[in-house]
Amino acid sequence: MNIHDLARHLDISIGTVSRALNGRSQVSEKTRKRVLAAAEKLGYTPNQSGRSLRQGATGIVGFLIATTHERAEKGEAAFFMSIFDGLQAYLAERNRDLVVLMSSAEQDPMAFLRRTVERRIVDGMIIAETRRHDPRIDYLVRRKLPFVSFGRSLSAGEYSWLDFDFEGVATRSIERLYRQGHRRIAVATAASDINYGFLFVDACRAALRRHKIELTDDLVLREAPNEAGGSRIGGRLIAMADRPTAVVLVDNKMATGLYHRLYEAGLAPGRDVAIIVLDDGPHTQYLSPPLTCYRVPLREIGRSLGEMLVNAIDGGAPRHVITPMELVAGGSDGFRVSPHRRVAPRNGTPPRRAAAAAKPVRQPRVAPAE
Amino acid sequence: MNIHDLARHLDISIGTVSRALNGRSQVSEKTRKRVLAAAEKLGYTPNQSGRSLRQGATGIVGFLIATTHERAEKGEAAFFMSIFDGLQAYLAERNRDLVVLMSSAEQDPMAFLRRTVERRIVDGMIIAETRRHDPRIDYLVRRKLPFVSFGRSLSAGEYSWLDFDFEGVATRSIERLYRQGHRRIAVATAASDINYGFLFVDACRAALRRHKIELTDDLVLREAPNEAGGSRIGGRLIAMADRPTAVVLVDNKMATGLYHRLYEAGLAPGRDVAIIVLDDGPHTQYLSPPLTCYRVPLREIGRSLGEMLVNAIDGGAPRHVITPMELVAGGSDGFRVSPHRRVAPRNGTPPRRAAAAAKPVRQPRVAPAE
DNA sequence: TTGTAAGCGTTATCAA
DNA sequence: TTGATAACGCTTACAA
Repeated sequence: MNIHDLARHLDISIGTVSRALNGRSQVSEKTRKRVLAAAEKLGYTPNQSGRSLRQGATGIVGFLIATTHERAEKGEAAFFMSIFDGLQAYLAERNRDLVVLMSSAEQDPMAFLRRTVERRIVDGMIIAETRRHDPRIDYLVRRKLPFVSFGRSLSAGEYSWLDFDFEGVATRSIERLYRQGHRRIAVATAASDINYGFLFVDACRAALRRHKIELTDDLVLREAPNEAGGSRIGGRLIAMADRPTAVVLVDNKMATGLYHRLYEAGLAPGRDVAIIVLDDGPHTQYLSPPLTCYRVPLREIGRSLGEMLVNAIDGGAPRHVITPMELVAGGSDGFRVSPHRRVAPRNGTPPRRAAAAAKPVRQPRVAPAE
Repeated sequence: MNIHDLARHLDISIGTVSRALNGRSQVSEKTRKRVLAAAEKLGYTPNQSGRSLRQGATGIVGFLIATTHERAEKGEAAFFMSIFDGLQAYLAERNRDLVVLMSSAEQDPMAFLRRTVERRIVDGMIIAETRRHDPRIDYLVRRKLPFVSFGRSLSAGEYSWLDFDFEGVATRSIERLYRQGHRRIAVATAASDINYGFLFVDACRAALRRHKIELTDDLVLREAPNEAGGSRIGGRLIAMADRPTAVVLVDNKMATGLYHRLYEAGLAPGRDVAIIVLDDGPHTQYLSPPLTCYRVPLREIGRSLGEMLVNAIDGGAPRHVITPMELVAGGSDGFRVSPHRRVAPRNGTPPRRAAAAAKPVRQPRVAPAE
C-alpha cells in the first residue's frame, strides 16, 4: 500500500492525495475528507524513507547514550527514563519522533556517532554524559548538525547545553553542613572524564572556601558513580585517620553502597557520618535513614532538551540552561557536631564522642531477639 | 556530499562507486581501494533514506518500550540497559542498527506502534513488558512485521518469544524455603496485566502444591513492581494475623521497599521473614542482608533476542527460548523454622520464638552509641 | 570491469 | 482545485 495505490483507489492523482494528507491548503474540503477516510480505512501511512528523501529531513531526533556491559555501571538508565518521557511528550506535540541510539560498549563511540550522523538518520541529536573535552561536540559542531548537550563541556563552539545547578547545590549543601557544625567535609565524585565530576568538586571547593575551609586532595574521593563505587568510598572514609564527619556525593547510587559499607563497620549514616547527595533516585527515600538529596526535575529537563533541540534545528541561537534543584531533607545528615574539637580519634576507631552527640537514629534497628 | 559528488570527484560512474562501497565482487581491487580512500577522506556515507527506499528495508530494528511519567515505575530501565548492550553488540556484527522506541505515557501505545510500523522505519521489532493478551502481538502478527516478544503471552499467532524460567525459579525457591522449614509462604507479584505476574504465581502455586500446600488468595500480594509496591507488601505482611514466614518476590526493586518497611516495624529480613527474589539488580548485594535472588543473564538475553529477531526477519521459523537463571544465595532467607508449630502469634507482634531460632543476622547493626 | 538508467515512495513545482 | 512530472540518493539489472 503506497500513495499510488491509494490514489488509484480514490481515482485521483497522487499529488492531490499527498496534499490532502499533509494539510496543504490547496485542496477541497470534500476531497480531503475522502482521502483521509480512505487512508484510515486502508491503513495507509506514508513511507518514511520516501518522505525523508524528498524533504531532506527525517523528522526524527536522536538521543545518544552509551550502554555498558559492566553491570555495575548501568544505573544511569533509570535516570534517563523520565527524561525520555518528558522529551518524547514535547516532541510529539511538535510532530517529531525520538529514537534512542545506544552505542554499545564494544564499539567506538565516535565511529558510531559519525555513522548515524552521516547517514542522515536524525535531524538533530541530544548527547549526554558530556566529557570535559568532548570529541562528540567538536565533531557535531564541525558537521553543523543541530544538537544539545546535556551537560556543559570545555569543548568550544556554539551550541546549546543544559546542566545541573552545581553551584547552587554545592553552596546549599556546604552551608547546611557547616551550620550543623561540620568542618571536615569530603566530596565524592565520579572517577571519569565526565564533566560534572569536575564541576561538582569545583563548586564544593568554592563553597567551602567561603568558610575558609580548604578542600584538600585527600578529601576528594573519585570512584565509579554506582553502588560499588559508594562502597569503596565508605571503605576509604573508614580507613582515614582523621575521618570527615560529612560527605557530599555526586550520585545517588553511591549512597546505597556507602550506607552498606558504613553499617558493616558499625557506623550509621546520619549519626556518624552526614551524607548529602546531589541527585535523587527511586530508592533514595527507602534507604535507612532516607537520604538528604536534591530532587531533579527529570521530566522538565526532558521537555527543555526538546525545546532547545527544536530551536537549534530551526536555526535559533544557542541557549544555556541551568536547572534548579529542590532539597529533599532526609535523615542522612543533620546531626550536630561541635566545631571546636577534632572529631576523629588518631587511631581510626569510630568517633564515639561524636556519636554520643548525635540525635537518635530511627533506622535499621533490628528488634532484639527476645 | 552524495554519491554523485564522490563519483565526479573520482571521475567514475556512480554505479561503480556504489558497488565498490557495498563490497560487490564485480569491481577491480584497484578501483575499490581508490573509492574507499576517497569516501573516507571526503567523509562520505550513503544516505540512509536513499538506501532504504531502494532496498525496501532499513537495516534498523526497533526495541519498543513505554516510558512512564510515574517516577516510581521507571526502574525497569536499568534492567533493559544490559539487554540493549548485548543486543546492540550482536546487531553490530550483523550490520544492523538498533533504535529504542519510547512510547510516552501520554500517547496511545498502539497508535505509536502502528505509526512506526507503517512508516517502515524498522525491519523488525522487539517488544517487552508483554501483557496477558497483548494487542501489539495481534497487530504485529496481522501486519506480518517480524518481531520477537520478550515475555510470553496468551495472544495467539506464530511468533518468537523469549522468557524467564518461571517454573525453574519458582520450583527452586519453594524447595529451598520448604527445606528451611517454611510452610506459610506468600508470593508478591506485579499488580498489572503484564503476563509474568501471572506466570510467576502459577509456577509458585504448582511448586507449593507438590508439597500439599495450597497457595490461597490471601497469600498472593499484588502491588507495583517497585520500591513503593515493596513497601506496601511489607505493610500487608505485618498486618496479617497469621504472618507468612517467607515471601517470594517477582521483582528486585520490591525488596528495597520491603526491607525498609520491615525494619521500620522492627523486623529483620532473613531473620523474621525469609525473602527470595526472582531477578537481581545493581543494588541487591548492597542490601542488608544481601538478597537471595536469581542472576538474570541480561547481556545474553540481549544477544538471543537479536538472533531471534534476525532469524525472523530472514524468514526463519519462530523460536521459543526460556533463559536459565542462577541462584545467588544471600542472607535474606535461610533461617530455620520449625515446621510443626505456627510461627506467628495471634496478635500480630513479631514472632519472637522464630527469631530466637534464627541464625545471627550480620546486618544493619548500628554501633551502640557508647 | 565499468557505465547507463530505471525505479524505490514521496513531495513540490508547474501547468491546466 | 487538480494532474502530470521532476527530483531526492541510492542500488542493481542490463548493456557495453
